[in-house]
Amino acid sequence: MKQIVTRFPPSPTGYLHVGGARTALFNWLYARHTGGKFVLRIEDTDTVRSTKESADAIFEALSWLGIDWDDGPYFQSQRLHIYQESIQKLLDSGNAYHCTCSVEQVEEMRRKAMKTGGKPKYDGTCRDMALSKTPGAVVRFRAPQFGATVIHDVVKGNIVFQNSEQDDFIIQRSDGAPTYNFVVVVDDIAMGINTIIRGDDHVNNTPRQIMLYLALGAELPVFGHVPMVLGKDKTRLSKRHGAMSVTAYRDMGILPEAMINYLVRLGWSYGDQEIFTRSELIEKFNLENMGKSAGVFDMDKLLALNADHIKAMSPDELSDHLLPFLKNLGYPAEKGHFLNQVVETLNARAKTLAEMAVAASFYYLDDIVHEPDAASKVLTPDALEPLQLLHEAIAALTDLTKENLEKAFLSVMEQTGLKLGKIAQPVRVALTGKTASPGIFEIIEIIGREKVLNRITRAINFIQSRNP
RNA sequence: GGUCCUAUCGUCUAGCGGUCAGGACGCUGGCCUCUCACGCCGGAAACACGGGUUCGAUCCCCGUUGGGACCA
Repeated sequence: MKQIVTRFPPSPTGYLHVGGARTALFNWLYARHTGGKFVLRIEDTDTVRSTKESADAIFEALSWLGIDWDDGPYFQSQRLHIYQESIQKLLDSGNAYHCTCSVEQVEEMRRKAMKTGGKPKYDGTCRDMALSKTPGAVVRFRAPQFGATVIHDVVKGNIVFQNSEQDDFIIQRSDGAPTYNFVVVVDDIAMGINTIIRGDDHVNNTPRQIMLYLALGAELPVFGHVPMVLGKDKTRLSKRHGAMSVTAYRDMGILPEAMINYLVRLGWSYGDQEIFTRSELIEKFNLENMGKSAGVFDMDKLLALNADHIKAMSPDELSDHLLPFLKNLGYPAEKGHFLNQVVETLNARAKTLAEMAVAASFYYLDDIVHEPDAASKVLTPDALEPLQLLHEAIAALTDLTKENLEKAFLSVMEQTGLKLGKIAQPVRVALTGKTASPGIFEIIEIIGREKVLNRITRAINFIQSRNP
């Protein structure tokens, strides 16, 4: 069996959106799964809309997702001569011809055809006139008029198109620019692409492309049209559906592992399995388990999956991902034992890295702020005695181990007759400023005696100043 | 308008003629508990409709309806 060669051909006219990322992912995974090759091609022939910034943004997004390529990136704008050759080849073989009909004339044909209930298409006026090249002439493909063209689609099955529906489409415009369907085919042939996985919005283009492969004497690739990703309102994903750029998800603290896991599972399944690591995806991905109908992008599920990946990731690796978010908040965080401990107390409590960084505030801020609600509810005169006793107890401990701390709390409970909850909450607010936090013993151990005592003192002073 | 694709809980999906129609997210009841989470146990929630084929259809075929896409 020959090597699988797939490709991803984005247009650099904006950022990489989730739909495109998913397509890239499928092609990449299939290539990796089969030990094949993955080619990146930038379709920048639309010079007015294409920008280098967009191309760079796409590279950036792909690399964040961990999608690498074996060949390319190729830029179509640098390959114009190749398309020229192929057009000449089709002209020479009689598969294409020059056409001098004006846009108005063609419009008129369409109108007429519509009126009589026919299909709006080019009527073939110049088809057999053997016109030579003249300024303003376009080149049309001589499409077969009878029979049918069928796509043997690996995800959708056979799709049949009657050739009578097709007209002699343009392959080169009057300004000399080759058209989309043509360029794609020429490039895919030239690059040896034998497996094309793309969105099913391309299904209707495919019969034309198949005709071109045939006319060019090339072997047909395997086609697989995957269903689209829709927004919550079940329409094609667009700006009004909120964050579409892949990097926007990175910036809100989604792990790349979670992103690819989510994107792949949206339209593909492997029994009941929901969570996949990158290597599991490579190992298990195939075209057989691809769904056939469009799927709705669900942020909640992405978030849940992200939480799962956060929990599953080693503290050390997770801290690499968290660090930029901590820095972004201005905290003096750095890799190491401390950060690993921080991460371990927070990884079961965060859906995103951004959320996690915010939750980590009290580890890095010296002057923690008591949230107003928390303070008025918990930092009351009742809390004075336990806080004072605890301050003494902790100061007296030789080591701040969990066991010692438990004993210290226990003795305060005995002295005051209060339950643990009544004591832990004031301490929690004293140490973190909030009523919700990781376990109190873990926090104390990580923050360290000096800071713990300072914060308890501050809380005591706070209560006293408020209740003179 | 034409062509093409598609249809299982609200959402992502498993199912590949006989299942109490399974899982996940979300929702929800409870347990655990120093708070919040996590975790664990339980619940509500789906085969779009109508015809066939068959002893038997969620599953195969044909329509209808709904959704999506492409072309203008």
